Amino acid sequence: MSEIDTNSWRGIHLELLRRINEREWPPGSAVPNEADLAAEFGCARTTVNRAMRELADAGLINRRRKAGTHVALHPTSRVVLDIPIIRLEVEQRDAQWRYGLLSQEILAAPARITSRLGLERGTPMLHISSVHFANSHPFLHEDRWINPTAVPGVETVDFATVNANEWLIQNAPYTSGDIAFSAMNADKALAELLEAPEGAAVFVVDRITWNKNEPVTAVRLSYAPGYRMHTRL
Amino acid sequence: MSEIDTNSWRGIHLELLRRINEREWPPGSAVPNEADLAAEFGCARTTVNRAMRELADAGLINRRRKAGTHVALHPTSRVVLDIPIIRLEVEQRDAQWRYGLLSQEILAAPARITSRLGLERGTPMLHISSVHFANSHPFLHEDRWINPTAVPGVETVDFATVNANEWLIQNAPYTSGDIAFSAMNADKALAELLEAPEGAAVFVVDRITWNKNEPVTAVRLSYAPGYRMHTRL
DNA sequence: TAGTGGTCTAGACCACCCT
DNA sequence: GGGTGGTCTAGACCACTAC
Repeated sequence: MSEIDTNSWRGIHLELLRRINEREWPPGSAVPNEADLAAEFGCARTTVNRAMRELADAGLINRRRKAGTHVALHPTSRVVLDIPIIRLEVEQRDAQWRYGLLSQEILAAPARITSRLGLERGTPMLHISSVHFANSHPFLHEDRWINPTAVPGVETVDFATVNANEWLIQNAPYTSGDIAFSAMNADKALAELLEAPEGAAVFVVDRITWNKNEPVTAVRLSYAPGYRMHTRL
Repeated sequence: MSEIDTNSWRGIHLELLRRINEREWPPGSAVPNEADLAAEFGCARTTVNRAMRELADAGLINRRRKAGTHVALHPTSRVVLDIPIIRLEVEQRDAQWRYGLLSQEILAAPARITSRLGLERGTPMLHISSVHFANSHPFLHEDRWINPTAVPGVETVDFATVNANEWLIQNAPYTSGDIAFSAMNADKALAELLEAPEGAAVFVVDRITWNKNEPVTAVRLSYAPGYRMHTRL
């Protein structure tokens, strides 16, 4: 009915979205095949395919050859989080970023790190502890372990002048990774670093990256209380 | 050199990824244009376009007409989170799911809700408080406000037998939304509900959805301590 | 203004997999 | 076996925007 519908890829995408949202095609029901839709819209099948692929990527429909396309029964919402460099994250909040190195040394890595990375227990690794500030207030604590084998030359970097977060992104590519978000009570040491009361709820990001099955780095970011990670659906 | 490289869309995607990862094309550098790459790979420009679009979606390259394609300077890692129905989330952990309704009543919504939804202060809304259990242990507390105007018939639903999380997904479509993750200390009431000590760090998801600019629901999910939200990079 | 990516087409072949 | 989605092609026009 609506004449606003151009026969562009985006137009078709919106129209299909509408039919799903308004239960014209209820959850679980079959969607016409690409050829039929192309005929209905008077466009090439490729165009319909593009629109449908977008819906499939968003988890709204399921597609299988021969079985056809069906509206998802439980449309799990798919959220995309952009995790920028910490400096940019601070600056995006219109705050001034500052960085302070607490320690940088080669240590035998504790078991909780080596086991998750699949390294020998006690493997020597570069440990870096630092704090990022926003307008002179602690923003987060960065606790990082780097596998020197995977990042040649890292031992010679002075992480007092360059922050590890940024240096690694520029110099240590990764092919896969693993990320987890959780909440923790700040222990005494962390509370002091974040200038927060002991026991305060802290938003924690744990992240591990590999480069072709070789572990690169494991990092824990502990955000100062009040931090919110936000995005659109 | 590697002969594994078919001239499929995926093959090209991998090859471009390799050139970026191995700094053959360093951060900030210009990438050849689609026509040239198509000539190099001996394929249609469309195929190159598909591969490049994938890289752009992942945030690894930036593309602008006329300016061309460049390797991203600060490859912000893009994380995709699938947020399923709570029942499924519990069952995926091989736990038995159970649900308990605490209260369901029409109330004048507090300002912190109405202001975020863009509703008049004191608008009557349906408030639902409930707990989801995993193996008889509290899994999360669901604190939800529903705009009855946007969801006709919601007043007549008995949310003791159907849980709001699932019912809404099936019956209240949304076109856009807003989601935030944070950490909070459990107050006394929440701590009791979650069978956790007062002050325990709790992982919190705040979520608001709209249907064509009409607010549908605002919900806060407070997970029992120890919860981790996990995904791959 | 001209180079570049964005998109559409009509046709084709194929992989997958339900029946 | 056959229907369906996945993908590739060669060509075309256009929108955007750096220059």
